[in-house]
Amino acid sequence: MSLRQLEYFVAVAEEGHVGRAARRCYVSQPPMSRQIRALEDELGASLFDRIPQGMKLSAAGQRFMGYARDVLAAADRAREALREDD
Amino acid sequence: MSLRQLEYFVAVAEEGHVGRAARRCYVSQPPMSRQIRALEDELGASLFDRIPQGMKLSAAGQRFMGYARDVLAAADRAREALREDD
DNA sequence: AGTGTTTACGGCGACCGTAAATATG
DNA sequence: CATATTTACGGTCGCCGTAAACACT
Repeated sequence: MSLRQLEYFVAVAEEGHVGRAARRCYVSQPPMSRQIRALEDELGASLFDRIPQGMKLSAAGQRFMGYARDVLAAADRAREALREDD
Repeated sequence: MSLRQLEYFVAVAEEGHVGRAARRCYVSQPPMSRQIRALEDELGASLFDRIPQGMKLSAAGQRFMGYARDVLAAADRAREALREDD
């Protein structure tokens, strides 16, 4: 589980499309798709339901979302903690 | 900034030695040393004072520590959030 | 000399992007 | 056939570990 995977997960969940999420993260679809798959494999849970229109959060995905955002927010706070050196 | 770098950072801070931290994390010293350096470079702050006996947290490092632990704790909670599928 | 960190360097593995394949309406 | 995700695949970049170098007492 990497911070990048969590960023991708949140992007896909918010956009509902791998394609749009990929553009938003300045990456092409295949890496985005692979990272999501790798995250699901590692966690042993499918986070999305694949539907023809894109991807929709599964029940497990919805439960995971809040925790993923917490990690990313904590990481942002950590980075900013060192910017207070002015 | 990666989760692994934060784990290494906490390990070095707690052990006070790159060598001991490396053994604790089942890695050799050079990767440990490089990851710490890379983290410092990215954050633009030196997190440790290099002393002959090892490494000691700098003022910035002490300030960073709490935030680093928060990120790792949040990551653990995220992982466990999906284990409740029994 | 001995304890510690860091740099060189060869080799393996991860990851990206283009393009092709697969699936659904 | 249009839109979506996924797999193949070639190439690059990162990262590891051994060994050597460097710093301090």
